[in-house]
Amino acid sequence: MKILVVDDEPDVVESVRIGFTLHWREIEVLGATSGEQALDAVESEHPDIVLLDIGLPDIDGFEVLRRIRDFSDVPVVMLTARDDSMDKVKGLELGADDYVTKPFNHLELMARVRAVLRRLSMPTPTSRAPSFRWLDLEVDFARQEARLKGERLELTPTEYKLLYHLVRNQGHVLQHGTLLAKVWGREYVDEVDYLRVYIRRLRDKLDDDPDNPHYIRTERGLGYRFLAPDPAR
Amino acid sequence: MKILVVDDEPDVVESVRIGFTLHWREIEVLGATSGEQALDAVESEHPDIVLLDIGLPDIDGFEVLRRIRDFSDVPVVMLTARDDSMDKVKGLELGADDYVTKPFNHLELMARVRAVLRRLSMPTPTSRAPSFRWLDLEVDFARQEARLKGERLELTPTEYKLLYHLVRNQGHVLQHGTLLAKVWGREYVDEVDYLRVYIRRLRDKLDDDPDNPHYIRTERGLGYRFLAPDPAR
DNA sequence: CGCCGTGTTCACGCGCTGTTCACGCGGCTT
DNA sequence: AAGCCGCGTGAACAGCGCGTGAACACGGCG
Repeated sequence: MKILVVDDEPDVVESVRIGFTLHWREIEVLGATSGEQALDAVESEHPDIVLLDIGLPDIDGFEVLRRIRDFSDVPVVMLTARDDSMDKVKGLELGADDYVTKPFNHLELMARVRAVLRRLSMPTPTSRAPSFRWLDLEVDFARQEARLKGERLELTPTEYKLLYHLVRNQGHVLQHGTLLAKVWGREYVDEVDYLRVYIRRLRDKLDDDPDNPHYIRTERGLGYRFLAPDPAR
Repeated sequence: MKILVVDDEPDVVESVRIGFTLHWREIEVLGATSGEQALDAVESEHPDIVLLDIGLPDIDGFEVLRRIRDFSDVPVVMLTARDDSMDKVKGLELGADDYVTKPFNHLELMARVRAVLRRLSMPTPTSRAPSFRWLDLEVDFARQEARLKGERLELTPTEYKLLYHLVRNQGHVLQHGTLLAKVWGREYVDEVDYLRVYIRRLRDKLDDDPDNPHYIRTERGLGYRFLAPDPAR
């Protein structure tokens, strides 16, 4: 288990580290004291969960969360000084998983962390295998595979990742930079070549015609969009 | 995090710079001592927030704010020597986000800045933007597309941007310069040709007759106005 | 050691889109 | 009434975004 604690006060990081290591064996506690550090750490260390303070020196905690969500689905628990319910709403809408007000005691914090991890690790055997269907395409998130007319598609890991993010944001434009960050990492934001090549390979395998697309539409000058049922009706 | 401080007194800029860099790591403080400099800096540097003095050598601070609002939604905190509530009203009506009277101490200033940033960090990224409907037209802000009678309109990015700003200000006249600044940037304020061409293309796609418009009305000598249901009746 | 799958890089060409310009009409000014 | 200005209209041009095809590097595996 690997936890990333983000707080501009090194003392907070230390105290969390001590608290966790005392009560939870086989845990690794990473620390970051700025937004940039946090983003780098999330990308390079792949922590299992992030505890994220809102008041950071460089980038606002909400912004950090938003940028994390550009390339990672790691669970995030927001930490904040005040019990501001507006903040809670903001955080949760941005994709936070829980919210803890400072000062907190470690037992409560650990309980929340465990709760979040438990909630997310639920294999969801009966509840919902969130596979996605649209026309002839079916994406099985649990198995990490896609089928076209029931036929399994042989996708490379990168191709699947690209399809996955497109599908998860169906109906919305994904801008070039966003897509590149999600699939290849934050430092690939300008490598538009990759997108051209991989979008093409995906369309080939999906049997999708760029001029009359059923799945992936090009948004010239912007990015790509996975088509969705018309919300107007 | 990038802050632009605008004040004709370089000392004020310096003192703010020192105050912020001491208490807030990973922050970049830009300075401007005139209104023109400020406008250029906002457009070229894209600061996260602007601290704007009212008394400037060339252009009045309120005027600077107005011009900034012609092409940018960057949060602005007004600085002023006097505690004049009229000024406050004026500033806020022009789109300022907060108001600090000089002399200020840095802790208060930083608190205000943080508050503004926190308050604004929510609305943009994931907020559920309501789609706009009027007659046969529907503009879906979240999906970045427009539909006419349920049929998707094929708009270029520029066309969409133009329509977007017109719709967002429905019922109000958008002057030529304002529209040009919002869509193309501040240095295009005099390129009225662009407007003529793009308004025409938009009207074509909207199936709108200039002589009997249902959507975009020409305000001769002024600009354009997106029609809105008359609230008077 | 050689083959194959995958990621990475590049060049080419078409069509879209932004940009520019000329013309004519209609209303307003003088 | 004449002329001017603002606007609509049509069209032409050029640059760029994107699709396309292909070649190469690299690592894993037989």
